Amino acid sequence: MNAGVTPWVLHVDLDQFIAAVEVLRRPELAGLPVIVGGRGDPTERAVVSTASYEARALGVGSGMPLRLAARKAPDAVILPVDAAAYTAASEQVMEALRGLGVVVEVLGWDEAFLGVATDDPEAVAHRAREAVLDATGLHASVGIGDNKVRAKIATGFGKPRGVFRLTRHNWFEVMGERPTIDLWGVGSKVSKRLAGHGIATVRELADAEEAVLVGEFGPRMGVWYSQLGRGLGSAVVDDTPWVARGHSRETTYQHNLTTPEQVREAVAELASQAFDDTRKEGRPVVRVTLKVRYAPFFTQTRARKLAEPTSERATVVAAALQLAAGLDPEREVRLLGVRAEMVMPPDGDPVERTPIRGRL
DNA sequence: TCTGGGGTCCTAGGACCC
DNA sequence: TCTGGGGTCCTAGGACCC
Repeated sequence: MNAGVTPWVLHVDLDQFIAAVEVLRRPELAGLPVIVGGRGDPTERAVVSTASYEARALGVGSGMPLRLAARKAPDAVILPVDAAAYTAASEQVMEALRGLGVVVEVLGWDEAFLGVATDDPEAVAHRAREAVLDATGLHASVGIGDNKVRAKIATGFGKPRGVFRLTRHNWFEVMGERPTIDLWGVGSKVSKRLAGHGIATVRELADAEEAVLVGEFGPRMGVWYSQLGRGLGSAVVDDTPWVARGHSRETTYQHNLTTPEQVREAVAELASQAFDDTRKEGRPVVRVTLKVRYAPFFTQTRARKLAEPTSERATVVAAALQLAAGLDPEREVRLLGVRAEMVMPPDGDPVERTPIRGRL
């Protein structure tokens, strides 16, 4: 270890990952608007997973209903989601990054934090981009930060195929006048609640009284948002393998379910699938949650803790059916989901808890 | 335009106990 | 008659991320 070498956090993010993987195996699609979503059928209820830059230029974005995307980009190539292909490509990407001899914390299919001690983080960032490109043919952007929050946000300024550094030195210069929704972990609801307190920009959030934020959002989230405004956060990059806390299976029906019998059948099927997912982890189920979305758009969740952890399919399915028995038989069901939560591994939670949610 | 599917974590409020 | 204060556990629901 060289004395005086600085620790950095790098955030590597693949450019239009899913669309890029599809173009790799179909080179003739290069340069065309490509949309990946659902089963690739724009007449079905589904949303866009990723759009190529050419499709984005036509106004297509992630999360948009496929039907609408097809209308905006009538000449686009629409492909079904092929999760197995993206998982395989993702593993190649992460292997290439580990080959750099840095700590790699995987965030999802197309994202990772790198922990590295260096005096030239840009050089490492370019090496990371090249390593991924050489190994997979995929392009990435890299954010450099003095913590994870800043590294993550920096990546957006590097896209596409670029590198950007965001630290305590340029945080307010870069982010100060931007809206709070540009922060990682602030969405539309929270940004509106902040606006209700006269807080519209990142600088205003940084300057806000912590007590006001705690009053509005609670002891944990209030403190978290206050730190977020100042760009503060953990700089610990942890390569401990991710341990799932639970698994869920969810289906939006192309045609709403109208009878209790249809609902029971669907719940039993979903519960069985979620149970199978937990079996692969080898840990028992402690809690079952049923989620239902009635038409047109009303979501309800019901949960039940099991009397004791179970590895029996019949117990999990029975618990889900019991929850389903309380549903309104008069309303049409548009979506059902069953989640099975597992007990923590013997050593307890191995991963630092952070309000940034949604790790894969 | 009409809203997927897979995740995680936080908060409020009720029940219950001392 | 009105009703403490602290703690834990549990469920329902919300918010956000990829």
